[in-house]
Order: sequence, then C-alpha cells, then structure tokens
Amino acid sequence: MKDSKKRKSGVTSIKDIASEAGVAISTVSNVINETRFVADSTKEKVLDAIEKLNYRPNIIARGLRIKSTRAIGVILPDISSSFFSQVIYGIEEIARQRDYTMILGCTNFDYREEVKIANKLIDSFIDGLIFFSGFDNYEFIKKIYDRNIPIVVIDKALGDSEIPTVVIDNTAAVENCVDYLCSYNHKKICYVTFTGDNQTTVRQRYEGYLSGLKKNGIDFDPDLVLMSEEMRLNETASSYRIVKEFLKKGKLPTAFLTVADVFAYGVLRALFEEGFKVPEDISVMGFDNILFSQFTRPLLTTLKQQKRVMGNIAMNLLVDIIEGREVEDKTIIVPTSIVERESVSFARKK
Amino acid sequence: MKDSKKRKSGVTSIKDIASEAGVAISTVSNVINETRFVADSTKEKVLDAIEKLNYRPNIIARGLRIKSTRAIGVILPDISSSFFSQVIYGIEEIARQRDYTMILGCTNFDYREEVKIANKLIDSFIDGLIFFSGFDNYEFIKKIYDRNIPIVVIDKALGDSEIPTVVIDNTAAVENCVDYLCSYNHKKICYVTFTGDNQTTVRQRYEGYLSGLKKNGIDFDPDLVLMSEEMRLNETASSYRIVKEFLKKGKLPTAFLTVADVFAYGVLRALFEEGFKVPEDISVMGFDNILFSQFTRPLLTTLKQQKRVMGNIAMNLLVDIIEGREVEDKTIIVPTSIVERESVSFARKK
DNA sequence: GTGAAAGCGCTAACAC
DNA sequence: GTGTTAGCGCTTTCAC
Repeated sequence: MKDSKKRKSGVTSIKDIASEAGVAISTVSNVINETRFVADSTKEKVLDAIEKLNYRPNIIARGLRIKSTRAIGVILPDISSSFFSQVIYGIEEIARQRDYTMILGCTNFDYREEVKIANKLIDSFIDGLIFFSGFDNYEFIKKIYDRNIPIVVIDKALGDSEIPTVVIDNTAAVENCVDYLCSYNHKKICYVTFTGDNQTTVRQRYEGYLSGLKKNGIDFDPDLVLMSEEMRLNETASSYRIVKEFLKKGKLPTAFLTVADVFAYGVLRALFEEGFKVPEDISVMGFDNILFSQFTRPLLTTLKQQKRVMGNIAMNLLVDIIEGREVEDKTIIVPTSIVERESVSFARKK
Repeated sequence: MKDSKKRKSGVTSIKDIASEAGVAISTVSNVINETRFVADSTKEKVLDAIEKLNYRPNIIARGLRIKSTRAIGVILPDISSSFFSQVIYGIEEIARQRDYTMILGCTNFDYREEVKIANKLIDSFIDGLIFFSGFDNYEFIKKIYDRNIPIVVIDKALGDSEIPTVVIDNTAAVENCVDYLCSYNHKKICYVTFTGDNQTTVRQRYEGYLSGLKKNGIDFDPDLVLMSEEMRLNETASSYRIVKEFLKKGKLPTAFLTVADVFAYGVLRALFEEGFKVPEDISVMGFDNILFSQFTRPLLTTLKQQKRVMGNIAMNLLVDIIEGREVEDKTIIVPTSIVERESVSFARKK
C-alpha cells in the first residue's frame, strides 16, 4: 500500500492542491467553481495539481457552507413494486436534467422506518424530499413542511392545499372502472383490495367502487368485497389464495375489479386453476397498468396511471420549490385512462 | 411564517443548545454521543434544551469530522428490475440490522452515469459502495478500490481476487440448465440473450450454453441463438417480438432457454400467439426465478438465484470491510438451483 | 465534571 | 488577479 507524503485524512484536500500549485486555497476554490476570474497561467497550475493529485472536492464540506448538496431524497415503501419504480424513473429523468442527485430511502411499509429514514435524510444532506407514504401520517409530513423543508407528497391526497401534492383522482378513477364494467353489463363486481385503515389512497378507491355501484344502480353486496391486509406484503400470492378460496364458495361474480394490477395477476391465476375462462366466463380488470400487464394471459384490461409523468411533475415541482421559484398550483391531479385489452368482455347471461 | 429570535442558518445547531442550556458546546456533544460522563443535572438541562428547540444534530457536519456517516451507496443499472430489487431488499435488511443507511444510485444502464453517480457518492458522504455494474468497467472499479474506498462488487466476476465480489457461477448455472433440458431429451435448444460485449455475466452464461451443448454431445447451431442488444431496454417486449419473428421462419427448437425470466415471459407470449402449447409442443426455461414466474401460464421452470441472500452477503461483507474486520474470503460464490415448475417437459418426437 | 479552542474541507467576504 | 481569514456544525484534545 503506497502512502503519499502527506496523509492527514487519507484524502487530498483543497489545501494540498493549493500548496502543490503554490497558490491560495481560495484560488483553487475559484477555479473549481468558476466563481471569479483566474489568470490562465494560474488556472493551469491549479488544474495540473488537481490532475496530479487526483483531487476531487468534498461535496459535503461544500454543502456544509453552501447549505445545498443538490441531492434530494425520495421516501417510498417498497422498491420492488413496478408502480413505484416507474414513478422513480420519472423523478430521475428530471433529476438528471436539472442536475440533482436522487437518493432513495425505502421503508418496507414500516411506519417507524419511514420516520427514521426521513429524519436521517433531512438531518443530513438533502435539499428536499419527495414523499410516497405508505401511511396516513399527515402530522409527520406537516411537521416537516413547517420546518421549511421543501417537500412534495406523491400518490396521496393530504387535504391540505398548502402542502404540494401530486395525485390522481382515485375515487373518480375507480368509479370510471365501474362504469366501464357496467357498460359491459356487469352487475356483480367483486372488488379486491387491501384494507385502507391507514391509507387514504386505498380508501378513496374503495369509495369510488361504492359510488360507482350506486351511480349505476347496483346494490352493494358485502360478500363481493375481498379485503385483506395480508395482501400488502405478498400481493399476488395473497390475492391468488384469497380469490381461489372465494371461488370455491360458489357465489360467483361476473367480474373482478382489483385495486392494483398485481392483484389481478393472482385473480387470473386462481380463475384459471378453477377452470374459469377469462373473459368468457368472468372478466378481470386491473388498476395501474404496469409493464407486465401486457404479457398476462389474457392481456389485462386496466386503468392506466401515468407513472412516469407523475414522477416528472413531482420532481419539477420540488426543484422549483427548492430553487425558490414561484409555484402557482400546489395540488396537481394527473389524469388517468382506461386501457382496453382482453380481460373484460360482456357479462355472461345468468 | 414564524421566525425564531436567532436565525443564523434557519436551523438550530449545537451552539443554540449550549447557550439555551447554559453549558459548553462540548458538553452538549458529550451528552448526545454519550462519549464521556456528564452529571445528571447537566444532562437534564441539555436534554430539555434539545427537546425545547427541537434540535437534531447535523450528521454531515459530524461526518466531516468523524469521517463516517454510516451510509453506504448502492450503484445499480435499473431499479425496475425485479432481480435487482430483491437483492436490494437483502442489502437493506443488513443495513437496518447493522445500523447503516442505504443510498441508491441508479444509472439506467448508462456508463457515464455510472461513473458520475459513483463519484458523486464517493466524494460525499458514503462509507462504502456496493457496485452492480451494467458494464465491463474493471478499470473504474479498480481505481475506486485503490483509493481505499470500501467496495464490494455484486453479480459480476472481476477476475481480480483482491476486490471483494459476490457472484454466482454463471457458466456452471447455465450448463446445469442445459443438462436439465437434455435430461428431457431436448436437442434443439434455442438460447435467448442480450449481447454480452460489455458484460461479463452475460458472456459467462453464454459460455455455459456452449459448454453445456458440447458436454451433452449436441452440435452448436448458430441459428438457434437469439441475441440482441435491443432486449436490454425493453426486455420482455423485445424478446416477444424477436421470438415471434423467429417462429415464423419455421426452424423450430424443442426448447427455449432464456438468460433471464423476463425474456421467458416474452417467449411464452409469442409461443401462445403462434399457437404452440408449452410445454407439450415446446419447453421454456428461465433464469433468475423472480416473483412473477410463479404466476405465468404455464408456471415457469427456471434457475433460481438467491437474490436476497446475495444482498445479505454483500452488505455484511461491505460493513465488515468498513469497520476494519478481517475478511478471509473475498470472492463469494452463491449457489444456485433449478426450480421445476410446468414449462419444461419431454421434447416432442421430431 | 466541564470548558476552550483547534480543526474537518470548503466558500465568501474582505483585503490588497 | 490573488491572498487571508472567518465560519458552516460538529468532535476531540487539552486544560482546569
């Protein structure tokens, strides 16, 4: 292991460059940041020294002074979800474009982790935060907001017009799904969802289911709601298991509407194993339109969320806030649409 | 917006606590870090002040002194991939356990991004790095390693026994797959892969295909290799398109072996649309065993990588290195196995 | 048991 | 056009 002559902290600092180049430390800083004019000859000496000593400025030390690191944090419950990762992709695009670094903090749907990670990021080096929360934690978010930390909340209506938010209209979206199904004559629509005690988004979707039924003159049947917390962790596997059991009870719906595509996959599998043909016997409709829904058998009809666009918007909003630009609209509602593929058709006659 | 009396940098610092509690800065530091004994009465005053001013120590400033932030960086090509996200999960488990924060940097398979993000993390606040590379960039990794930055490389054999690495034996694994297929009498095995010009892992798997054929006395037929760079970005969609075209040419294999499960999904779909039954007419075998392979039709027979375990091992290794523990084995090979499901059966008679 | 002060690597105001 | 120096928020010697 070869050691340099000087080894204060193991890493070359601006000071080393200054002495190597025989100039003042501020001069080095100035050539690095192009923050004031430096004579070409001096500049060259500095650049040479940097090259020679393989120097890289310490962003953190800079951040300590400058109070900005051009890094933003994204808190989310679960990276393995295709929905999240698509949104992330949208965030990243803008990060790159506007020269920020994106830091991901993943909470695995654990509320304490959420608080812990958010705090850790805030305490450290982050200029702002994008918050996908798994929970109803308005208080916590509000507290961050009140500390004047730039934040935008995504995929979760907060009911606070002050806090910047990017969402879809969940209730209307599910209502549209119900309308769509009804236009194919479905009257027995089984709704598959996780429990929403703790999650606005899930609750709003459920309301959409309810109001959709009402609007279409269908009586609500509690037996046709498959709601379980278990589905949170093992999404597809649980919906598969639950639907399979449900089918054995013999009370058949004409269609399944699921709160997410991943559940629809489980439904599809259960239906197949129990000998039902989709959509001839029973229709299935998803929600999200994640990538894989283009490869199921049959191809999945679903509600499309513009995930990448949501990420773009959220990140642009956040950076605007960080950089002090005027933000007119703080709550942004991204439109959704239905993608018609193969898994929904007319309800079988009784 | 309510302002505090003092608003130097907008955030309360250790100094504020010291003056609020009427003690020295160092005392505050000492109670926070429990780094030397402080009288109970003093301690209480400090704690009260912290509570009252809602103070949180600035990890970065600490890091600047201490040269450690207990954060590690993970560089990876693509978060949306199920394979990566499972490994990440394994990394995270250990991070939590050993009290580190995991920072994710995503490169979208862009080499310059890879360099840029890695450097940015290193220059900043990271204690170590886990590197999933999309590329053959031994030089770059070596340079990081030589800078004495704790690093472990995952999913990529480097051929340098010095640099800590967690991998599977790709060649042997694919060879096993070929053996397995041969045990079902397959002699025309079509191999679906992206190009490996730039990626050791992909190349090694291809070698496994070749050596597997040889070992089983099968002549190599170049027409049976579907190799394309296009599949990198649109994995499933591309494999679907390519296989569909291939099938129309009429030269039929008895089995498809794909370099990743995501490709197998495309193959499955193409086969279905072209009227082939799997596995009766043609068998399909994947590689990775990602979650979704339990829900395809038919269920996918595939080679299982222990993704979470790989993450666990890599992170433990990294933390051991960071904390200066002695590491005996620097190259760790994680075993693989074949998961038999429904998509492979005996080759049809010619 | 506690305080004063130096210093981590950097920027920016102020000098000249 | 360049140098000196204070200070960002923190830890850690060294005093007392």
